[in-house]
Amino acid sequence: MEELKLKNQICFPIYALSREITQLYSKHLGELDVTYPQYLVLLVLWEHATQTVNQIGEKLFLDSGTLTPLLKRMEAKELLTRTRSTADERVVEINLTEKGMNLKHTAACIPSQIFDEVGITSEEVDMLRAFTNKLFAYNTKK
Amino acid sequence: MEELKLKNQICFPIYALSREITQLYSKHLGELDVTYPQYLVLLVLWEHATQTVNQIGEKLFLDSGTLTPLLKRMEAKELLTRTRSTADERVVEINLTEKGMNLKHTAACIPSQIFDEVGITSEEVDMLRAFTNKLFAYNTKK
DNA sequence: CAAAACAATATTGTGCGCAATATAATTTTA
DNA sequence: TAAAATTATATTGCGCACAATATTGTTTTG
Repeated sequence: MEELKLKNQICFPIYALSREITQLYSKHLGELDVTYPQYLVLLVLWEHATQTVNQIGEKLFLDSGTLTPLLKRMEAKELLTRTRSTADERVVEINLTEKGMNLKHTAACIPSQIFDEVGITSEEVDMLRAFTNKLFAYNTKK
Repeated sequence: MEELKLKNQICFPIYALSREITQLYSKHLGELDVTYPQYLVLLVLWEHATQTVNQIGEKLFLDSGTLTPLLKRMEAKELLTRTRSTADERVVEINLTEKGMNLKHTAACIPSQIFDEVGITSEEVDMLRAFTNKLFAYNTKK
């Protein structure tokens, strides 16, 4: 059964590569004292001042089961604040602290460093993003 | 800082896609009662009769911290056996049980089912394969 | 307006993933 | 050949992921 051989798997390389990338980033993120998923949350918050847990989850495709404890760890590191909205008390608003905002300067060079190291073309990035969108579109409707 | 915007991230789509794949596979693997990482171990063992923990780890890029408990769970499900080698007592040899081998027939159709469902074209498979080979070749050498 | 439906976040439980360390067996080497 | 180095697996501890469920607050509806 040729289709079950590991070398013919198309999804396994993505799975393995994803973990390699997380490790690659971890080396660079060590000095910021954040993990890769925490770094992704910082990316969202550097771009959008105030975000609810839901809004972060939609952008990163993560649910509250992952985000709630992750955000609490970032709050403990004083990178962000978690505040119940007064307008709607179901909502928790996430805001960066001064410390969290300042990490942006240190982090700015990381993507280009990794981009250079790995050497991906913009065509490959576009292809990958289109492919990701296709899978997500399928999965959210079913 | 344009390079820190989420939409310009290179590695985030790979990270998101990897999780997406695991979820897609999970739906199909439910009837086999195995997880995606456990399915990858099955792929290795369907292809290579007897494997040590090390050999599986080299093929899947996983270490004993991940594999030992995972293999114990698969042993508990009676999919495989874990036996200390008599020749070298440091080594644990993994062998499929009859039950583990028989899952191959049920699993054979899964990859093509997923491609069909999501509507992945052969062009996309080729692009994706070229892309992952490129990045993975880079990442494993350094 | 009270009950039902809905929405946002939290909690629980399970299974990875991996760094760091431990343990035990084997091989190398002084 | 005894000590040192190496190898193979196991253990520990922490941080995701995610399904399932609970909790609390808001909106809808009969």
